[in-house]
Amino acid sequence: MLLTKTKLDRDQRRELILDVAQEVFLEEGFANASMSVIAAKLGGSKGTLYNYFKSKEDLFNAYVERRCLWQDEIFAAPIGTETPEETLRRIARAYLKRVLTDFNLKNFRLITAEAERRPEIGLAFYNAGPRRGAERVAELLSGMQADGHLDLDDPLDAAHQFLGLAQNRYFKARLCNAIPELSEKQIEAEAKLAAKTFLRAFGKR
Amino acid sequence: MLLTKTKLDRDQRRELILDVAQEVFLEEGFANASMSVIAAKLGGSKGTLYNYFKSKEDLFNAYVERRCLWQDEIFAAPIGTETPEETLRRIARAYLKRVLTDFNLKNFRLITAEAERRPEIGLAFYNAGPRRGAERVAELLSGMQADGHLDLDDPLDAAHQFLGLAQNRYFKARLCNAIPELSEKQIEAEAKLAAKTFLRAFGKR
DNA sequence: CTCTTGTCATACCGTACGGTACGGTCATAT
DNA sequence: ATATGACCGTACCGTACGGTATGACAAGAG
Repeated sequence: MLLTKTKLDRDQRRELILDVAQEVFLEEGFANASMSVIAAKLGGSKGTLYNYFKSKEDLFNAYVERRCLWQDEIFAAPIGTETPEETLRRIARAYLKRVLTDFNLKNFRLITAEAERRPEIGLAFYNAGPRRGAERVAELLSGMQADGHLDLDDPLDAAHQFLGLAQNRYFKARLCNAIPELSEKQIEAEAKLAAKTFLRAFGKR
Repeated sequence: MLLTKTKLDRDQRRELILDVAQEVFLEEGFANASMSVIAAKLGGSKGTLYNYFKSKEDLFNAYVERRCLWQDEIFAAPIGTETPEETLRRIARAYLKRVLTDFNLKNFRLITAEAERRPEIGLAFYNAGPRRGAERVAELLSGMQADGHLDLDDPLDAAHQFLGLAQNRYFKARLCNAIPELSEKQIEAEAKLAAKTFLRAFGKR
């Protein structure tokens, strides 16, 4: 059958285009990214590119949409044998490891820069990313509270505060490109510090 | 005298150009800002503009330099009659009020977006801004500890954590343009929450 | 075989930009 | 009065971009 065959190829190629577009957008920013070089990197022609996406904005929207589907489990539930401190450290470590990545920061700069002119893009990203993340952490903290390990007023408030404790020192610095990617040791130290302070405030004594 | 007169005018005009350039850069971003519209907004000509700054990059560098000189006293020292909680709330309130401003966020997006390609810009900004701010807070916390109000391991760690507690929930959201400017009430609530948690962790009992 | 469909390559259009050049104007210093 | 120097307005250059059009080629369908 022709229809199904070409249909399949079309979706595959679309993904491939988005892969290349992502690369270029992250490296150059939206304004500086060029449809011509995207087509060239594809090994294809601009005609084909415009066959799949009707404009540069359209392509960028598709990129953002795909990026916002990202939702995986950095925040795994606590394991039975873990102490509360271990659980918090593990969460903070996984979170920092993800969020301070070069890739993640490039994406973040790209989105925020474009959110200036197009708030709906920033909103979609925020809801799928930071907002969802904080809610997930709140769920975990709720569980820990139910187990009698924590003494929280409001789990969501506490989740935001915990993430703030964990990331504040390095997130801005990394966003400003003022420091290179962190070592495992640095991440571990920061995660430890965040967990310690959080438990000093909210741990059941 | 001709020399001093023209010299004075030159500095004034330079500042005026930078004012206009700032406006355009913040509104359009570096890539989208146009030297022609800057000249037009000046009421002057491109020739004059290029008489003062030899290129768009040069103009942008001058803008960043001027912005990075920013250093004032959001973080005033504690007043004699204040309780520790009041001091912390006042600091957090002043900090949030400044950092969550539309203006500040536009500047932040602009700098970080450009820091991608030119790390020295991001570094200069980070050192003059977030870094310096955290150090200032650390000094204040040190003073409070000397007065017997706090029990800290490391004042700088604590300062980063305190600022993290205060800003994490709203900073990213504002950066993504996902929420509008905060009301006084919201800022007050967040400052209160941060101070409360901080004292739960580090307050002398 | 022919016809269709999607792709490639390339040339092209209009536009906008950064930056330069030039001629005219106006105020001031001598 | 005249010369100097800064400014304005505008036209211009080269370049690069987003986007379109065209023609050729390859592969699968009838």
